[in-house]
Formats: sequence, C-alpha cells, structure tokens
Amino acid sequence: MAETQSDTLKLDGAGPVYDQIRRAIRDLVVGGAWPPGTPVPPEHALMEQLGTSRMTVHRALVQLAREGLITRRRRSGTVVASPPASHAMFDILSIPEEIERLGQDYAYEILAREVGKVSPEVAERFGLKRSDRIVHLLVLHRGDGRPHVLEERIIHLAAVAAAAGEFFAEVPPGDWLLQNSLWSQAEHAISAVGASVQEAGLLEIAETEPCLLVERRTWNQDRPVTAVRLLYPGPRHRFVGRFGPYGPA
Amino acid sequence: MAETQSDTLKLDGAGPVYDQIRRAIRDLVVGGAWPPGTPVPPEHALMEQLGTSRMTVHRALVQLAREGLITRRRRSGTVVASPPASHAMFDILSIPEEIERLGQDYAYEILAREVGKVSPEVAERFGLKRSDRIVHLLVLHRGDGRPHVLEERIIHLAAVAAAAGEFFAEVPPGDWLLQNSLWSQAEHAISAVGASVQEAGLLEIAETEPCLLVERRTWNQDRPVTAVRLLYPGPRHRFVGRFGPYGPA
DNA sequence: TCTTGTCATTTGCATATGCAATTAGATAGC
DNA sequence: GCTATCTAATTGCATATGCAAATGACAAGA
Repeated sequence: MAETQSDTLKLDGAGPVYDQIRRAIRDLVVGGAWPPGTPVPPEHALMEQLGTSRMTVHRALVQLAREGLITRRRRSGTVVASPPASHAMFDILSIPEEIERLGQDYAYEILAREVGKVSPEVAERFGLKRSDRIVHLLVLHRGDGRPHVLEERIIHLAAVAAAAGEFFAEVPPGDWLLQNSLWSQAEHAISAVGASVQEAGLLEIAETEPCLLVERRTWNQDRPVTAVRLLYPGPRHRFVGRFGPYGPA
Repeated sequence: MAETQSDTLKLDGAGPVYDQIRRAIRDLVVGGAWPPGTPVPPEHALMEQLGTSRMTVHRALVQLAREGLITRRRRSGTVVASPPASHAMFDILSIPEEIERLGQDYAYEILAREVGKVSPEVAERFGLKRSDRIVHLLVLHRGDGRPHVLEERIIHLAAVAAAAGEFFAEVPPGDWLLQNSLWSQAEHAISAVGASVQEAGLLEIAETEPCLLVERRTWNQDRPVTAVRLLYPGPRHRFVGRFGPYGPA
C-alpha cells in the first residue's frame, strides 16, 4: 500500500496559486500520503509555509471541503475526510448496509475461495491475464434468509497482498476491501442477463428469470485492485436515482 | 410554461451574503425566469444593486459557474448556460445521440399515439389518475435498422399543452420535450425484466430474453411532466459509469 | 467531582484595493 | 472593403485587514 509519492506540499507553478494549493493537497490525500484523519495544517501555517496570503490558502481549502476531501471545523482545525462509502446512485456500497436499509436481516456465506492463478473461465469473464495472481471468491448474500445477490469477485494480490490470508469469516469481501485497500477509480456497467443454471440454483429462481448484473472494476493509480460481478435476481430489484437538470438533487 | 415567480434579484438574509446571492440567481435560472442565454449583469452592476463588494458577488458567480448554471467570459460577460443534455451516467439523454455515438444510423417510428384520457392499463403502469389528460406514445428506435429500444411514454398535458397537437414526425418525443418543456426533477429506476409477447415481437427478440428496463419520471416544481419506460433488449446493452472515491471522475 | 466561565485558536466572511488577462468593439490605416 | 491596432469593459486573481463565530482547553469555583 506504500506509494511512491512525496508527502510534502509542493506547488507546481501551473495556473492560479489557489488551484496549485488545492491540487497539491488533493494529491497527498488521494495518493494515500495523508490518510483519513490526518490533520491538515491550519491556514496560518500553510500561508507561511507557502508564502501566500491566508485568503488564498482559504480559497483552496474551502474548495477541497466542498469536494468532500477534507472536513473543517472552527477551532478544531482541518482533517482529511473519510471517503463517503456510498455516493449517489451506483457507487461503492456495502451490501450489508444495502440489505439492512431494507429492514432485513443480513447474512452471507462464502461458497468458494481460491487463491493463486486464474482459471481460463475466470480470465475470460473478468478480462485477466493467466499470470495474474488473485483471490477468487463466490459469495451469497441473504436478506431475511432469502438470496439477495450473488457476488463473484476477484482481488488482485499485487494490489492487496493481505487478501491472500484472509478468509472473510467476519466481514464480507466488499466491506473488507473498503478497509484494507485504496482505490482511485472505478467503473461499473449494468446490464440484464439470464442466470446460468448454477446461478439460478443458488439464487433460488427459475432459469428463465431475468437478472440485473452489475459489474464493477476498481483501480488504484492504473493498477487493478478488484473486480466484481453482482447478480441480482429477477425484477424485484431496482436501482433508483434522482437528479435535477444541473446535477444530482 | 409561465411560472409564478419573481424575476428580480432578492436576498433573503439567511446565511452568508455570497450564498444568498448564489441562491437568488440560481432560483431565477432554475425557475425559468432567466432562460439559457440570458445575460447576467456584470459584477459591478450586481455589486451596486445589492450593496455588497465586488469580491462577494464574484464568489457567488464563481460558484455558480462551477456548478454549470452560468458561463463566464472576460469582456463578454456572464450568461445563463444551457443545461447539459447528458450528465454522468443516467441523465436525460437523447436517444438519437446515444445511437449515433455508437456509429449507427438512427431512425425511429411512432407505433401508436393517443391523446386524451388514460386507459386503465396505462394508469396502472405509470401510476396515474384516470382523470389526468395525457398523450400516450409508443415509439421504436432503431440503430442501423435493428431495434435498439422501445419507448413507451406519457406526457402530461397540464404541464406541456403543446404536446396535444404534436405528431413527432421530425423529432422523437424525448428530444422534443427537451426543447419544449421545463423540468426541475427527475427520478429513474433500472431493473431487469422479461419482455411481454408484444414487446418481444417489436424488439425482434425471443420471449425469454432478459431486458433492461429504465423508467424515468420527470417533474417541474412537483407537477409531473412526463414518464417513460425504455425497454432495451437483451444483454447487448450496458450502462457504464466511471467515478472516483470522491465523486464522478 | 462537576459545572461554569474565560481565553485562545482556528475557521468563516466581507471589504477594499490593485493589477493581469481576455476580448468585443471602435478606430485608424491601407 | 479589409486589416491591424487600440481602447475599454469585464472577469480572474492575489493581497491585506478586520471582525465574527465556534469551540477545545483550562482554570476557577461550588
């Protein structure tokens, strides 16, 4: 998890000063050099350290706060914020949370766990190289005892070495990764598919039942971290979002 | 389309001055009093009119610009921006645009058009009152001749009276509405469903094929404007989005 | 021990000022 | 008419200054 990045504030001289400051701090935060909870120096200190006026520093910090990277409180000062676990409609969200928000009892079981090389089918399904070293998991999440979603996940050991020794007995892999890995980019795709025979059996649905498939891949600085296929049974699942003409409401 | 709203800037005295200014202008923009293209008074003028300093006005305008509501250029001044037609992942997007972006030839046909009261089935499917006066449409959109998406739409005449006399011969209803109506909120839901016999026939797919259903409802100030069901055939359609831990990338 | 009050630190906000950068429109020159 | 140049309007940015508001820390008192 160690990044090859400086942990000192350095202005690059490109563009407005307030934006240089903003980017400098942002880079330390998203690069992991300043993990959540790290105190950001007070405006006075930054002002002296950087040789600018307080208002200029202020402007940078206000903007970072609006972007959610830092939290500011009078007297207590400024600290690096924890990334919000769930954003808008389709962000990284915790499945336990998702189920508990429906008022259902959450449970999960690890149906399969393999550590090591990728099998040909997995390589094809997730677009991996055979030489990648991964953990491959199959997890069934239940709400009130009924299958809620089937999760098939791979974790890249190159990015998250600790995953090799983890059995996910207490915390499901999605939530575990939120605690134990860094990510800087994600992509997901939503589509409708039919379940395979095996999948239909696990989800306890008929084979012809349409399913909603959410595929998500996550990177940290261009290095793949994890990829997951979430298969939601039937038309009883809906993803809902609200927004206005100029952005999310 | 006339709104019962003032078109004069008025500060409400709540919170920071720069934010009062921001909200005042925002309300005129989203309320339709200042349609896209309207010039916003220069900072000097606002400063005098509102009795504040230029920097305070500036701060409000800079933020509005960052939110995308206004466009600013030196010397030319500030104008109200056009709402972006497509946003992030699931916003209002033009189907012709969507298809042309895939490099396919776009075509559409109106399969049905009814003006007047709602039938019981439609009332149930869209959650309407029988007394609502609407236009009901069924439209098939094609890319390179193949069915791309089946659109079933209702338009509330109370919100968009002009829709009653429109035959959508030149422009499909989605795009027509973008030009001829105002909306302030939208909600959509995505789910996986099986196609009905009729729908499967129109989309030229097998009956068992899973489909992606996007349902979108749109309001203007709590008054419903339109509702649409977009049925995408089979697993060949994917909605893709990218984002980072602190928001869309 | 608990409460209360005071103080100092830190952020939040507004203002005044000055200059830089951009560029629409006017003007001058060809 | 066309082009180059100039001018002025407008936004962009940085600074200095002052005060307000929140609140952690600590001291004083009950």
